[in-house]
Amino acid sequence: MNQTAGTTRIQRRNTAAITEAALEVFSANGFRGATVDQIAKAAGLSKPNLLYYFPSKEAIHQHLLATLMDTWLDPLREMDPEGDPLEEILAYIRRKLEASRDFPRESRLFANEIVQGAPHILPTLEGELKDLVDEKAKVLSRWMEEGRIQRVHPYHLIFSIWSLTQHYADFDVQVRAVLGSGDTDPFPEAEDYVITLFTRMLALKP
Amino acid sequence: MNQTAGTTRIQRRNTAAITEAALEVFSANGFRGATVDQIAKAAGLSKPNLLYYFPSKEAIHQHLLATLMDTWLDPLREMDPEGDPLEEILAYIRRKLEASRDFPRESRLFANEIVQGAPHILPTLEGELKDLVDEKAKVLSRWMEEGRIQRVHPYHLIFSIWSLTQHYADFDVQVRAVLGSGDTDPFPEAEDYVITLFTRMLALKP
DNA sequence: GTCGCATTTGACCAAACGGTCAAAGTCACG
DNA sequence: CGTGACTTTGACCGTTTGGTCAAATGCGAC
Repeated sequence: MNQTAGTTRIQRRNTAAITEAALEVFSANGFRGATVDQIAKAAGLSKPNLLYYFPSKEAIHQHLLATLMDTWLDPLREMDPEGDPLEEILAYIRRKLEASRDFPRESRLFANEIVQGAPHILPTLEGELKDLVDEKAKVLSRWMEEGRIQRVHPYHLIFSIWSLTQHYADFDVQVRAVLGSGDTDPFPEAEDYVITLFTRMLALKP
Repeated sequence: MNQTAGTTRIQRRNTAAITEAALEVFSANGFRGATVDQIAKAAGLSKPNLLYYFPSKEAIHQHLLATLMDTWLDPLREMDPEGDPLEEILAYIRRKLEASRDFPRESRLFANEIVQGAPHILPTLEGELKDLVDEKAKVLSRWMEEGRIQRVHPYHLIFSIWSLTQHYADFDVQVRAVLGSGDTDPFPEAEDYVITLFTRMLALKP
């Protein structure tokens, strides 16, 4: 019934269970691949009961994407224009890598959405996301002009951070298949590697 | 009826039309999101006629993945153990970037498959793909031991090449949304950036 | 031209799907 | 403990989907 966080105890519990279950199912199967029954079962509810809290499958998906967008952008928002350039960039990378490790389902949900042409969130990409990136790209450009990091294309710098960090969440299966040994955690190695990569690219060599 | 390339003229024409149409539809909508009717229509056939050539939707998908896997691995196969290390690696990166530009649908098809846990091609990843990467990682390691490029984790080096190059195919919508101006081709800039990135990481600084 | 085989099609089916609805059950609160 | 609002459910509906089938059509070799 109520799209936002419920006001009663039961509403809160059930909307939470639904969003959790929907995240699980959508991220593993994509929007079309997920069924309302599947989500309802995972949430411990009957299908009509689930549809009592959200008007449609589409609405659950939209709600998830909208909620997650902030989680997704926050690490970049935290990059401080007044901090030390290289430190700020490396800290941003570490935050993104943490996000990939701790919220892989969220990452895969976005990946699914974008790979298929972002049918549900294109406006957000062209609005909120673009605005934030424009702002931070200016900061990066300034740091480069001030000679505090090496000069590279600021937008592609951000793209490369996204692609490298999210790869370990989105393509997790492939990474583990290639590394063998499904038990070993690839993230510590990944962090070393990625930090080295960006340090060598951006640090000044006098 | 016949999964492999048909033997008659009509068989060849129709199987080709089906695989082309299926690539288009599967890459844009994912496996579950694609419908047989959609593929049939895109191929200019009726649904029963399409199912005369392939026994099921699943079979078309499998056939596509199997065919594309080679296209996907060839750029890495071409990396020559006897060539100049940095040149070979940069040439590999250029080939992968070309592949992302020229075959974005193939890239998205794989991305869809892997993000959702690689349900259809996990064995191939653990077999053929892992074997090839193991072999090439040894070459990279040798180059590093010989002091001809800088020392980094060879597997993550390969992962980073994959993630950076495929990002421009798989997340094309996002890249264009952030850059604005849907008309400009981001690939020339991307190539400059990525080549710079890996050169600075790998080249020796005496 | 005609015969055998390949190809194509309209009609059809069962299952799965997203969603509705009226009725039943449950909770909070005076 | 009763009442009104909130919650839950089984039965149901129309549509979409993957796939089947028998019949019709087209094609090429003789």
